[in-house]
Amino acid sequence: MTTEPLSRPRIVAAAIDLIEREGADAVSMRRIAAELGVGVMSLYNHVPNKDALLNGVAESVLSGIEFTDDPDAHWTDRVRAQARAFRQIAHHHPRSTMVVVSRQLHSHAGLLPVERALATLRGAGFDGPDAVRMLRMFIAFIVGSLLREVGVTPTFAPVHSRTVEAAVVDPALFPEVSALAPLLAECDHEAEFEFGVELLIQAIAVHAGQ
Amino acid sequence: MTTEPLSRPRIVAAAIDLIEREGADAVSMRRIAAELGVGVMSLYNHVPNKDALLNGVAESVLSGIEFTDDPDAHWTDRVRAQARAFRQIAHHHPRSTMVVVSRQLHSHAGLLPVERALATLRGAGFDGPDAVRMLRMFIAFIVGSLLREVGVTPTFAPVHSRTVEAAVVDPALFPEVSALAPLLAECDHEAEFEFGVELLIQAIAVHAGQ
DNA sequence: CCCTTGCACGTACGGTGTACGTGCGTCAAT
DNA sequence: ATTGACGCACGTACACCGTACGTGCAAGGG
Repeated sequence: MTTEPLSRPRIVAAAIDLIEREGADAVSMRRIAAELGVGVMSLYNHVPNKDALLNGVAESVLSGIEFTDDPDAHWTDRVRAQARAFRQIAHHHPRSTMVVVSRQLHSHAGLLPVERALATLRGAGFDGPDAVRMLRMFIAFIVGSLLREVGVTPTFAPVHSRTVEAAVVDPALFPEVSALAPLLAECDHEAEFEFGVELLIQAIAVHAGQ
Repeated sequence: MTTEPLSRPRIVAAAIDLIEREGADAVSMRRIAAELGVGVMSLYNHVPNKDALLNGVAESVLSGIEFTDDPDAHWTDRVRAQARAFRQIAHHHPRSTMVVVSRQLHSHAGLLPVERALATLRGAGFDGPDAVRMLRMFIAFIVGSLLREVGVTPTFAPVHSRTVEAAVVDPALFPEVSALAPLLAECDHEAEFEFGVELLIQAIAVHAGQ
């Protein structure tokens, strides 16, 4: 058993690990302490409280995404790349996603994606107010998409229907839903995301100087 | 003191009231019981557990929104109207919004909006797969927008800056963010929402038969 | 009449975040 | 070398949480 000296990064890492293994509800100071083989109150020597710890989790996850931005590429490609980079969160840290998006970070890790996105949009020819508008539009879409992908928001699949029991929806009351039930039941998150990003890029392109 | 006989609707109503007054974190079975002037365990005669109670909250809020749908109107107007109807949640029950969007309801209240949206999109000429895609796109945007509006997701305002202290962002590290700080600090949620809805409608219109 | 049923209620258990006090190891100043 | 301060791991304690379980009372049907 390595007796490495307990530090904020180690605590945050343990928290992320625990969240990914057992979900955000499993996180408690006692549980994390046990995971680290340490007394509960020892954590408070490195982290002021649980809320700050979760901020650390969000920051750590966010700074772990690969944000390779090529300033010479066409702005549409840069937007695509940045949107996809954000979606990495849902892939690499699915159960932490809600923690990440529900916390406002004023740190380097939190501001960097915003800075890049604004730079890209300004480079595309948008003025300040338009750039902010477009950014907010993208953020709303991305947040909504990620929350669906990681399951905090519904997919409208009729839950996990074993075999072909399908939905129990009344075709008389909900004709469209029951007719489209097979389509609603499955959701290719990557395809949906890509489709949305393309749609948005195409839509805002007409607003720019083209 | 009215000794009205304690029922599931009364409990749900008390929960919603409490959430709106003090936030979702303030909700506990004990607190709700106290609010109703009743013993804690009495609640369990009408509600199986807290989770089911929150489902009741979501359902109640959702069924409270006014879904006036005019089947004769142009589909773009119907989409607009439905999007706005959904946004009523953020207005009428802001603190309950997260509870509503984070729960999948297979009840009448939960399926009705989906049914209407699909009917509208099918009426606009989309085939099944496209209708589902467009619906998911809209839902992602709306969920993201509402969560920003009710404050669970960040606005990127540099928090509540008293007076003119503005942001503490380093202009050298984040030139765009600091230059656009005044724009990022304020967010007209209604305007942003309307802008997004128009953009989406316009974007998907080119996909339909026009 | 009795007896079932419904429901309000109290108690109790295992969990939570964290305030506070205690003791030990290391390092600086005397 | 002695002493003092300080950092940090830890245990105890408190208030609160969800809820399993048992008890008692009032109403209604046989």
